[in-house]
Amino acid sequence: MATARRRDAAATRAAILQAGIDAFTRHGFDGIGVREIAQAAGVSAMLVNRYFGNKEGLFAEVVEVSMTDRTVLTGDPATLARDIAAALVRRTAPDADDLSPFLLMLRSASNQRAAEILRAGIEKHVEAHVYDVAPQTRGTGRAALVLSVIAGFWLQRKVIGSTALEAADEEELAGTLRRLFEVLLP
Amino acid sequence: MATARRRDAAATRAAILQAGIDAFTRHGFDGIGVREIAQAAGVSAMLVNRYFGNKEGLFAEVVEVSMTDRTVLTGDPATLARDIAAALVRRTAPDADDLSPFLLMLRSASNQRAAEILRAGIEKHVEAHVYDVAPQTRGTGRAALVLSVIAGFWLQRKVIGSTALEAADEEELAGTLRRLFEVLLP
DNA sequence: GTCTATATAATGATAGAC
DNA sequence: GTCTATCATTATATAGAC
Repeated sequence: MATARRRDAAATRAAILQAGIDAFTRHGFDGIGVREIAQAAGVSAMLVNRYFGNKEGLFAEVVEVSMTDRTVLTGDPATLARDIAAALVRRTAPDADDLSPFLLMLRSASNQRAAEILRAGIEKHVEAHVYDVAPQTRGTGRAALVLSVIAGFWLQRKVIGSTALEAADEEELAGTLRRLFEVLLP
Repeated sequence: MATARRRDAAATRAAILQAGIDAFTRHGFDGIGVREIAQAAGVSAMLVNRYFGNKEGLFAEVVEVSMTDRTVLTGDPATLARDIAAALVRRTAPDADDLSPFLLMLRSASNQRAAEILRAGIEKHVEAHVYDVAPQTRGTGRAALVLSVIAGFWLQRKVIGSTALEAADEEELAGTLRRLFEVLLP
């Protein structure tokens, strides 16, 4: 980021972390190098290892920060299925440029070490949040299925770029997704 | 493969292609090198480029072959939702070692060029097959949603390795998935 | 038809200067 | 606290021998 001051450890660290969130979400763990992340943060590549140990350490912290931001799953039980469906359609719209933790997961899951870090982060933060807003899903596997549907839709619409989902009527899409979430969150 | 004869172009080509299917499905486009694929096929790395142009050319042919094999979506309209759910749970079981085209997609989608090849293959073969067995989904986006749910479930259970989905009761899982597909394939 | 050897470029990580 | 310079490794792709 632009505001990284020289000789300010905290600001430099924060700039690298933010650049890491952006880069890993857009390109995946294997799709970006530490040099490019450092350049985006306005520092030399060496400082990535200085502050985060190595590339994997930076990724772990990126996952931790990204997964704690909550924007898709809202808290009103009465309208939960509809709200999730609406947010999902909106945030995956063709012109949306959204740095979602689901994108971070989808684009880094092919790397085995990254997948393990992601699994831990998802279970600790995202899945746990589903249990908070929908306690009835505990022990049923349905919370994990909610995340499966969200991830699968994000994959097809924004990573693969399905033309059927780009062309589909957004209201009809949201309506169908709502019915899926109503099955999972009764 | 072991049966690649020396000085047999067709057999060598086939051996490389099969090794490519295996390697790209297990490790993704960025997670494997042409050296390793050639070694698994019992030939030198040079022959990959000789027969397929380059790594991307081999990947394109791997996608083409993988996507034409049909094993998840069966053809009986009356039991379609139930059959897809059952096959999905069975083929993603913790001890299953399944070289699914969905795994190929999930592990290679982070690469932009691979994603474009995958999108074309999915729309040409897999999505088209959904239209064959469920013509009523045409133009609704629901065929693409079926693929989203399948891909999302495969991701969480076999790529990420969700402990909730590994521990979940398989009959309950199949039942819930069946209800999802019944929403999408009425 | 297939090989070995190599060109070229990029990667993650480290050493040591300032 | 941050840099430049560099190491060791790996990648794809190609040249030329047999």
